[in-house]
Amino acid sequence: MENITENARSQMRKGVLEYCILCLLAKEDAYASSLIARLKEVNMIVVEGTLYPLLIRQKNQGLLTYRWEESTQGPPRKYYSITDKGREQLAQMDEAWNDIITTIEKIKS
Amino acid sequence: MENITENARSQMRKGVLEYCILCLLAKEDAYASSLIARLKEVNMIVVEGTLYPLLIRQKNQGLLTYRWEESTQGPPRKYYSITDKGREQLAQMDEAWNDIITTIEKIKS
DNA sequence: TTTGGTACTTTGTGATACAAGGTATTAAAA
DNA sequence: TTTTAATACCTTGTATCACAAAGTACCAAA
Repeated sequence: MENITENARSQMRKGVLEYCILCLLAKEDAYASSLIARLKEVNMIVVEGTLYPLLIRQKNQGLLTYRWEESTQGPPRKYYSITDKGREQLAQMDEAWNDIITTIEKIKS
Repeated sequence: MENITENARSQMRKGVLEYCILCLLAKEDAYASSLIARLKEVNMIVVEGTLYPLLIRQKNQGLLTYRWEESTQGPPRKYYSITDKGREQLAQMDEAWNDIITTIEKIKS
C-alpha cells in the first residue's frame, strides 16, 4: 500500500533474478556475497534473504553444485558452479527472455 | 515439481503482465476478454483468473477506470480506460523495464 | 425452455521477493 | 583473555502474484 512503482519493479525482478544467477555462474563460479555485490553493481538490488533460498532451490533442482573454499579473510565460502542441467535451463531461459522482450515490443508497436 | 522451465516462464511474466496491460490500454480502451485475446496473439498466455484480479487491483490503485457498454452479442462488457495516474505509472514502468533489459545485457556481456 | 456462447468473478494453492532476525568464523583491538 | 568488527551463511514470517478450477449472469438461437 506504499510505493506502487517500487512494488512493480520488485515484481518485474521476479523470475528474472533466477535467470541472472545462472547467467553469472555460467561465466565463473562465485559465492553468495560476491553475487550480491555483482548484482548491486548492475542495479539489480537483492538482499541476502532472497538470494540464499534461491541458490538452495537451484541446487536442489540440480542446476548448481557447490564446494567449500577457505578464505584468507573471514569464514569459508560456499562457491557455486553451474551444472550441465543448469546450462540447459539457462538456454531455455534465454529463449523465454527473448520471447518476453519480443512480446513487449509487439505490444508497444 | 514438474517442468521447471514452464514455472520459470511463469515467474518471468510476473510483474511484466501488469506492464503489458497498461501498454495495451494506453493505446485503446478494451475489455477483459479482448485483452486476453490480444495477449494470446503475442504468446503471452494469460487466463481469466489471472487477468480479472489484476484489472481490479489496477483500478483500485487508480491506474484504470471502467465503464459498462452494451454488446450486440452477449452480456455487457466492462471497458477499461487508463487514467492520468496510470500513464504516469506506465512511464515509470517503461523506465524499470529498460533498466532490467540493460541489466541483463550487462550481466551477459 | 433448453442449449451454447460470451463475459465477469471468486476461491484455493504454490511460488517467490523481502524484511528482520539469527548463527558461525576469523582477526584485530581493548 | 575478552571484546569488537567484519565476513559469510541461514531461517522465519509476510505480502504478493499467476494459475487452476470452479461459479454466476446475460443473451440469442434452436
